[in-house]
Amino acid sequence: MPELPEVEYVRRQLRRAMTGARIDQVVLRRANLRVPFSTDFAERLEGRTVRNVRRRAKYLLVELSSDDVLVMHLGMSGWFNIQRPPGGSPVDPLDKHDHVIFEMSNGRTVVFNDPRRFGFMKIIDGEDLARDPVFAALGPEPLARAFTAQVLATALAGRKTSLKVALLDQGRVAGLGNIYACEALHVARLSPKRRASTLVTRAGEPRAEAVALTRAIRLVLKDAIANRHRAAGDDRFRVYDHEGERCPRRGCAGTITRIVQAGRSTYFCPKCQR
DNA sequence: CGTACACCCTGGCCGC
DNA sequence: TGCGGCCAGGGTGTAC
Repeated sequence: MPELPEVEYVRRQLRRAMTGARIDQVVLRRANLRVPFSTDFAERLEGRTVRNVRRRAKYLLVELSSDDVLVMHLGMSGWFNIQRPPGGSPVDPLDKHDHVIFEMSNGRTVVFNDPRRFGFMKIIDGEDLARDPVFAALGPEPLARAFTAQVLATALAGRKTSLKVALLDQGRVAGLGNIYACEALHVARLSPKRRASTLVTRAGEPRAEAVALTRAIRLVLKDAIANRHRAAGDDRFRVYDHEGERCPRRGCAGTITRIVQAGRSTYFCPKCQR
């Protein structure tokens, strides 16, 4: 279920488990995820020390002492299970979707599990990261200070597509997915069906609505990161997956509606989101 | 160029 | 209880 907040949560876990430690062994339990592992995958990792674990959009970047970077994406169903066997509880038995295992020199075992296998891992030279077409095409990080209403306005200017679809475009804003795009639009009281360019003046300035949306995006993402510890099954969403329920906004008697945009479900309140 | 759509893969849920 | 159909939070490649 990974969008930016979940990937950020995973990043923090990996940073704690891996930073400063050496990768002693890499076990690949199958030849591919969404794409095949390179033939030198394990070899390029084993013996290297992890300097840091960073995130760009929904990508995890493990920086290695060799100046290589292990780039990982969780896809739709990827997750990491971190264990520390020495002296503690025994290692959990492997699941059939445990595809990659990293044995760390600090005793941690980092296991990548991904039932749908839409995730991927690849290693690239750190020097090439910025030039990589995937990373070069990414839009601004919504949690960075540099993400202002003006930046959002520039991203939306001239776009005839709907606001919701524009927000899902990683080249416009990096890291928003289907859930948090819906959530942010509800907080900002904006209809997902609005033409994206209507949040921008002719001169390319952000309208008040773009300011509200900028704040809303930041709010829902930060809130999701802060509340990631809440038990699974807890309902953390205002509108996502709430079709037919009453709008949670105080004083709004609207009903959450589901529509399909660009092949994906959008949930919103037609009454208060304009 | 922008957009629309199929596709990659497995599992969970719903209705019959 | 079994089974088919549908749905799922991501990204890419192709066709128009």
